[in-house]
Amino acid sequence: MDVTIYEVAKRAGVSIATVSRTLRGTGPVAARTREKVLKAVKELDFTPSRLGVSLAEGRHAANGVVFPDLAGPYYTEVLLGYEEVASELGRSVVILSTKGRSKVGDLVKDLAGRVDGMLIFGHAVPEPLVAELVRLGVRLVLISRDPLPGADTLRSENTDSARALAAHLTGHGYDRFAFLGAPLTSRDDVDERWQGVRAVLGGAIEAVDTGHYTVECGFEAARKLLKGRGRPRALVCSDDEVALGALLAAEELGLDVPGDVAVTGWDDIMAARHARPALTTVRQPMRRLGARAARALDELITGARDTPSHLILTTELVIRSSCGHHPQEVRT
Amino acid sequence: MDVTIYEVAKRAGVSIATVSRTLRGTGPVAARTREKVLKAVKELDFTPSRLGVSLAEGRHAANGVVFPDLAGPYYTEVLLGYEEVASELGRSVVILSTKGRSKVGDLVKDLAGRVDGMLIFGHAVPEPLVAELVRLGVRLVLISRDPLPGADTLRSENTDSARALAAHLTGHGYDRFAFLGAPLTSRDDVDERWQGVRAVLGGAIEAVDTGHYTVECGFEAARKLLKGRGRPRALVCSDDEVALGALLAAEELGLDVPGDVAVTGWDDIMAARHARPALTTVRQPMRRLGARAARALDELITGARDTPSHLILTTELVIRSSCGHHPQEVRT
DNA sequence: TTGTATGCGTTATCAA
DNA sequence: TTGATAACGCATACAA
Repeated sequence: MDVTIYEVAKRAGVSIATVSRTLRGTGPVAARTREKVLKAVKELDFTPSRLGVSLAEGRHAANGVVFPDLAGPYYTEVLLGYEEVASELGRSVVILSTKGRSKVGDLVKDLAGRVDGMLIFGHAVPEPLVAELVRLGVRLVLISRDPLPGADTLRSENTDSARALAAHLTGHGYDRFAFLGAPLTSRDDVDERWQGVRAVLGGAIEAVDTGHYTVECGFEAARKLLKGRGRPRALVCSDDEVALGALLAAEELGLDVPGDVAVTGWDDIMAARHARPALTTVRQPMRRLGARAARALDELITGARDTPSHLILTTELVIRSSCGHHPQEVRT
Repeated sequence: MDVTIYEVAKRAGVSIATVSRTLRGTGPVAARTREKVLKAVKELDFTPSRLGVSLAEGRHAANGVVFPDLAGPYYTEVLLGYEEVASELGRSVVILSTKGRSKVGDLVKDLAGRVDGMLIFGHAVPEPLVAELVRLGVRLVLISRDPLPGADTLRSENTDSARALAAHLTGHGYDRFAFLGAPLTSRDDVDERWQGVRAVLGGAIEAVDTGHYTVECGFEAARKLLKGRGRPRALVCSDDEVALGALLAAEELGLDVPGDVAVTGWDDIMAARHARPALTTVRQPMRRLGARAARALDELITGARDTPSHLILTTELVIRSSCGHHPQEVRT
């Protein structure tokens, strides 16, 4: 890890330019010369310094990714798709978690100095910082954020899926609903889901804030809601983890799901399939989100595309047993 | 992102050395000079190039991490603990997934050129490659691998926990057992668990290979096992995901858990608590594993320690309802 | 076909 | 207290 191109050149009896050309195939090299060089390279076990290469090339060959937290399967899956494609494209992936960090701005800017572009999840970083990054010319792909000049955006569809979900629930004959996990900000994923169900259910659904999108918060909120009088007939949860918490609350209160109260989630994480009853949810194409982000970033970096792209991937309604009884049930 | 130290120096009317000293506090600078420099830095929005700094400093200020796949909560949690501490120590984290990759050797060696040291999970990379990395002088922390000269190793305790788990199961009065998820290699985590339960259960337990450690594989293996005559009274699974698959198989066969067959897992992933029945398992301190790995690596890199460390973290037996009936049940 | 020399953006040594 | 200047390791015009 510390033999340089100079040592190789000396050993092969050539100049460093020739060594470089040989290794990169970037210019003519006589067959005999190439032999000598490769021999020296082998003998010295030479690997070009990434730092040297990057400095000379003026690129890092690395992508960044910024997420709030990696807890929960959603971010993990997206990250996996991202890393896979980035690796295919010859780029490393540098990660940064912002959850509970004090100087997010500094961290993100430091990251920007290490990569050729980065993927930023939802609200992992505050709005002004995103704007500053755009101003600095950082190549950016934003997931689950509204279109922004100077950056690509990418998300999966929310509103229509939420409508479809709501329609399915009304099909079960339910009348009173609650939406668990109020939107963090207007115009985020959860807000779109809320708007979607609301368009169908109107005044029959109320929004309930859970604080965070976790099992615990879902549990607390659902317990309070289900203990009160006039409890809702169905709980539409902003994501699967909140829904899992709701299932636990129902169980603790001795309520049958879906007999006494129906529950739905969002994302289709692994635990959704293994919950009892199995969770009806909306499946996001998480890996594909990540993969697409990596390709979009590559286009931005290589200059293959200069106009921002704003993509929306489709989702899939996954009906299981937590939302109500179905004639012939299918295990998904 | 492309203003250099030269432009700052020119604007402030000083030399680049003075700019560097001012910014790093690495030498005396007159108060008045410092003012001028900082002013220029602010006006130009100068940030030192990471590449330049790294090249001059001779370090990347970055850690690598190599895992087989990020699917499942285990790797994610460890990674999170790792990234958190690395960030505290001022180091970025570069990730590499080896699952399904063809040229793992090249990828890992490329990674080695981007970082000051790396964490490698279990069998994410083949033995000879690890040896080569050691030979190349790469600072290494290995998780769940046997001690090796020239690298730190780190794992959580397996054998004793497995014994305790087995003892608990015998306490339920069970007589015939199966271990689902045969060890991949001798001397890995799963093998230690196997040895542990075997030490207690002796010939009463048989090992069953599941191929991979996934829900699907656990499901298939358990179904075959539970359908046959003389089915085991308890399934000890190598990890929680296999156990979740076993639960599904039991349900499909109309078997009651734990009434007809008991099931246990390992790791205590989120889904374990939400499975029905809730899964008895052994909790690994996943975040702490990652955090410890980051600190160990830092010690290796800074030279604070030169003798390899081999650490084993303790686990916790988590008794829930899938292993049998308990007098006063506690929801964990 | 090969070599020389310069640039990439810092840090740090040594003089002044 | 400050400034030249030599690394750091490579890529690549430009010459030869």
